[in-house]
Amino acid sequence: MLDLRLIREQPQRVKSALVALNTDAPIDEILALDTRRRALLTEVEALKAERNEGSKLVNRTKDAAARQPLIDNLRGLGDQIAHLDQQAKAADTRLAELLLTVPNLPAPEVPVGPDESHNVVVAEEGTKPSFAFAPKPHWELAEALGIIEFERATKVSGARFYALVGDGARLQRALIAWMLDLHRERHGYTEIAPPYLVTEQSLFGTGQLPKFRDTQFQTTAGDHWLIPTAEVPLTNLYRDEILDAAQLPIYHTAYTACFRREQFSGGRDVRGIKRSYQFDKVEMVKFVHPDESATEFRRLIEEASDILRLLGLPFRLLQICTGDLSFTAANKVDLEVWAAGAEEWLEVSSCATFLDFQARRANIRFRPADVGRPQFVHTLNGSGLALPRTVIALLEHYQLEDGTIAVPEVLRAYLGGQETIGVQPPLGPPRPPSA
RNA sequence: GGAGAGGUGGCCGAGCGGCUUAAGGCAGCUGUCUUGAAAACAGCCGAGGCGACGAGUCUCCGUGGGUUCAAAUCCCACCCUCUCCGCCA
Repeated sequence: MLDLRLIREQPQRVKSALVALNTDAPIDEILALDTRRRALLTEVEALKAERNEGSKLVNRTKDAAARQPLIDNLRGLGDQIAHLDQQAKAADTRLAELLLTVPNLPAPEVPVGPDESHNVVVAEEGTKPSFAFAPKPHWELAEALGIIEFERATKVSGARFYALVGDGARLQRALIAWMLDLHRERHGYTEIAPPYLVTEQSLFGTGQLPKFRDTQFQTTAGDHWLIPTAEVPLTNLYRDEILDAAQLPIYHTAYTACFRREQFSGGRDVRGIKRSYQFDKVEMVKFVHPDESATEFRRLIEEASDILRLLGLPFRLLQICTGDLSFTAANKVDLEVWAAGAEEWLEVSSCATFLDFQARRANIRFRPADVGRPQFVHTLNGSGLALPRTVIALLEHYQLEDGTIAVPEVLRAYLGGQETIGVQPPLGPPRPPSA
């Protein structure tokens, strides 16, 4: 949420930002409502002051006969106040609704561009592997090894689901444990195991609602929603709180499953595990002092990059342009890993700084050391990393000629020292004993 | 899900129609004292809106309605927490 004061005082700046974002928001309606609301408030508050004075006078007037006309007079005032209050509240409610639909403004350093074709590759690390054989895409490798089960998972849950099997499941679990340990030990994060079901209010807090209702899963019993990312429960952990300046920065990392209903991706990436309604992810979230958020943003990108460096996977950083910026982000850099089999770059992390946009929605503040008013914190988050695509890149990068997979050094301890992933025993009911 | 108790400022906790400008305490800040600190003492110390982040004024005691000239206080609904019971991984 933007500061209403900013919209009021610099409407042109906001409008031109919307042009750069290639989107629209009802700025003029907001300005009109704001003017109307303030006029109503001035009026009704004067009446309330009058009523408060009158009520005090009633209380001081002990004589019943003198008292009654005062009360009669105030009763009329009360009706006027109720009427104006109602109007002011209606304006206020509508204004708050509209304000929630205005996206964050892009940071000045974000390149202007209409869509994702104008994103900029700003760095590339690592070397793409060269194979002495024809490398395979992960779905072929996985099928041959028996580490991913597609058909049975579809039977269980429908399209866009899969199940990891045997060493496939263990590999993902190893990655999760290793990533969490890395963030905790090397990057100073506190690990959280948050709820996967959240209230609607939490989704408003981080900005998924009201705009992206269609891409969320909502429960039919009760009013819970499945989280699309751990960002939601982690950020809302401090909703409506005033933190001490000394508590900042706060770093949290969490592993969760994530649930996303991508309405318009039907038919895209149907093979493999690149896209599904449920996937696992390790997330990093930061709550920082506004003065530190630029530094923390760079650090966040480094922390996500560390994962890929240590796994030995080639990757690149993509600076997102204005037209491709998400609703809540002021700046965003994606990490893309090289999938050596399918030969494509896969987004495995999205690192974003929201400045005070989310904090304002979720009302997360801190008390500055120099005894001022509470201020909004800055929030940042990034994937560290999304599991399915990391698994894809790993399988394709470390595939050997015989179709088995070499386990990267850093993960071996998490797999009981195992150095390769080979063919798994077949799934299915036990064979009947041969007669 | 059932029964009971309760939700008050950063924290604890009183108040149960107008004397509340929400007592008192803790934490915090400032000052006195001290080489410094601690202790003691004195003062300050919730959030938000409107307004020029002035004067002033309004709102906020879980949330939303209602009664009243006037609501933290009375009424209704809901949410949450705790205790016990039921169910359950």
